[in-house]
Amino acid sequence: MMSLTIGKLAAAADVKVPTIRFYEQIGLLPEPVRTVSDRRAYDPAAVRRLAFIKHARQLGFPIEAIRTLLDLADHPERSCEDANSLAQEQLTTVETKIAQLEALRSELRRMVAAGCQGIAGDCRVIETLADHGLCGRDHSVPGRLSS
Amino acid sequence: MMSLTIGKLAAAADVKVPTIRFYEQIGLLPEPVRTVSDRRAYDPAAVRRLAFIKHARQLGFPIEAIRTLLDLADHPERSCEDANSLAQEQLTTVETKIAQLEALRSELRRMVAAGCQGIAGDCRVIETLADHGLCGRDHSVPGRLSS
DNA sequence: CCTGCATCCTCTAGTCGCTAGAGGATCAAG
DNA sequence: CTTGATCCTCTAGCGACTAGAGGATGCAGG
Repeated sequence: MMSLTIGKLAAAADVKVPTIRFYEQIGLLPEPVRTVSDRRAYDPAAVRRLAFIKHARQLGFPIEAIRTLLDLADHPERSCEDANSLAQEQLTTVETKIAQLEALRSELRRMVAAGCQGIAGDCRVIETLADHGLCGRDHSVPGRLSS
Repeated sequence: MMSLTIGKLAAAADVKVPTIRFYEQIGLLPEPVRTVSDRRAYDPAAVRRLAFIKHARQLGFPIEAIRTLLDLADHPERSCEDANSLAQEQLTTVETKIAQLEALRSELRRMVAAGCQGIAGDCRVIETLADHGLCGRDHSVPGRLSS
């Protein structure tokens, strides 16, 4: 019965302690056994599950998608259709976001390049913000990438 | 005394009505005059101010930065140093984020390309998520772009 | 054995930038 | 005069945590 404290688990998966409690609360991680003094005692498998979650989060998958993905990982006999489509969806999301950010980047570059040293009244940054007509109109902020 | 209702203002700046009330609440927009029946009555200048805010938000500037930027726009005699550095900062943020997303994109592409038709047990998507060692280790999700 | 500090526990509230909805008043067109 | 759109305030919710209060426990050194 080699079990881990929440702190050890956190260190092992490089995740913060409160995050683990949070994942438990929302049902991504199962409730672990408790010691007599009510501390969480994890078995080593928890490290892999948590690492899975962490990796998926790093890739930007939303929690709900991760729930599905974990479920699939827990039931290897099911069809992996969902996993494929979630990955495809996430790829599309990321690609869209990159495109939008590239548009922002180019306008910001123009603003910064035109940067001024004087007073706000003559500032190109302020001016650009004040008049959208001054710039390529095709940017808009990406929706959040689930993070 | 050509004044606008909140709805007209919203339409004019292409922003939602509750968003305007929200901006007022946090002090980005000044409290407008009220009619006898307690409705907000905006003067046309409000459209420009709101458009300024909208544009800055589209570029990903956080509210606090916009506060500074608006302040500068209101006081054209001040130095625009802050505007320049905020823009530079924002550019850096966006560039960092693009780089991170590009790393995500390439891993997601690999996952999707290896996509499987079978059961979850053999699924490369699941497998990749389970074992971070299988992929280039250099991605991590961008912090939010104040979006 | 004792001290002291690290770690653990639960709970609540805060982050960011809105968005949604309840419950009600008012306006404008037909 | 009625109907439906718009307005008002207020509260709560989103996602994915993060921070902090206030207290209990565990562990290592002296």
